Amino acid sequence: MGRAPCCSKVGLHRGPWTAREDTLLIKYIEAHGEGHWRSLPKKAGLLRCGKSCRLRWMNYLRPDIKRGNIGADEEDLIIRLHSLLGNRWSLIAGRLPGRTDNEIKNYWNTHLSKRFKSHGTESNVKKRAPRPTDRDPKKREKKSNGNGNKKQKKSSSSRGNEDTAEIKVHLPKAIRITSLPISRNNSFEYNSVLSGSPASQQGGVDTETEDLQVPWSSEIKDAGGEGDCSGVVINAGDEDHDHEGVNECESQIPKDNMLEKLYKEYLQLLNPEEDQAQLDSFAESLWA
DNA sequence: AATTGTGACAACCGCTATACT
DNA sequence: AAGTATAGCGGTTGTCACAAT
Repeated sequence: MGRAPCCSKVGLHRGPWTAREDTLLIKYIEAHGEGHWRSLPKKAGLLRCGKSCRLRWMNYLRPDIKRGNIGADEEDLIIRLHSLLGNRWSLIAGRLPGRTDNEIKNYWNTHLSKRFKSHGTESNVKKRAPRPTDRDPKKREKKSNGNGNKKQKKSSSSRGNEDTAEIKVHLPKAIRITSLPISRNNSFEYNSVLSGSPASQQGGVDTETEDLQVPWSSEIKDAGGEGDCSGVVINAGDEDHDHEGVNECESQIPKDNMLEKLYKEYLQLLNPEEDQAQLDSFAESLWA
């Protein structure tokens, strides 16, 4: 299937976004809404490719984005979900209100992966098949004249690790999902629910997620059940990370802790007793 | 004070899936 | 049915700030 490049790269601005560009993009989207990324830059007066605009909006400019300060509970959930889902960043992000896949991916790569690497407990990461055409000379060239060999290429966290997870996770074929019944486009007020004010987008994130009136909280309730999570130990042996209770059975979960509940829902599905068909159907529903 | 190394994260890239014509 | 546009994903790279030497 031939596909034209998303933009002709000639004459387009690249690299970090300026405040002015941000403003232009925000104003345009406020006026016209999201979508039509290809034509957006031109209409908005931006010398950027549509893809770049989309990324900027999705990851940094959307009003419901939380920035910085990933809390202990969020970190915990990231670790656990990663152990279940692998590098499905968007899926993980979908379970962390206000967080983006890129942010979680970066957080994992910079903060968490080392931890697990050093303990040899890297979770069950589903890796993409190697790409046939990758990282061509063009790039290398670019790299070598930019900042020079400023630093060694960092080894990317999820690459080249032997999967040593203790649990085998059923990983259905990755398909595009809307991770929650919430469109990212619509304005479900995470920001108002979670953070109360735009100010909280700058750090000072309230990681207390209890009692959130989020659309899916009822789902979690309904999912209910107190799985015994027998035999499921995740990320065991990591002493230096500050959240014990990685073994779910040992942790006292506040009844109203939404994130914990959510995770329990996953855990139940990893119960070895669980019927594979049931697991499959859950997977289907998850991706659907 | 200058240089080098490292961590963090924003941004880019190539790819696939889906929707549309 | 086939081609194209668009959206979205995950891997990778570039750049900056700061620490160490």
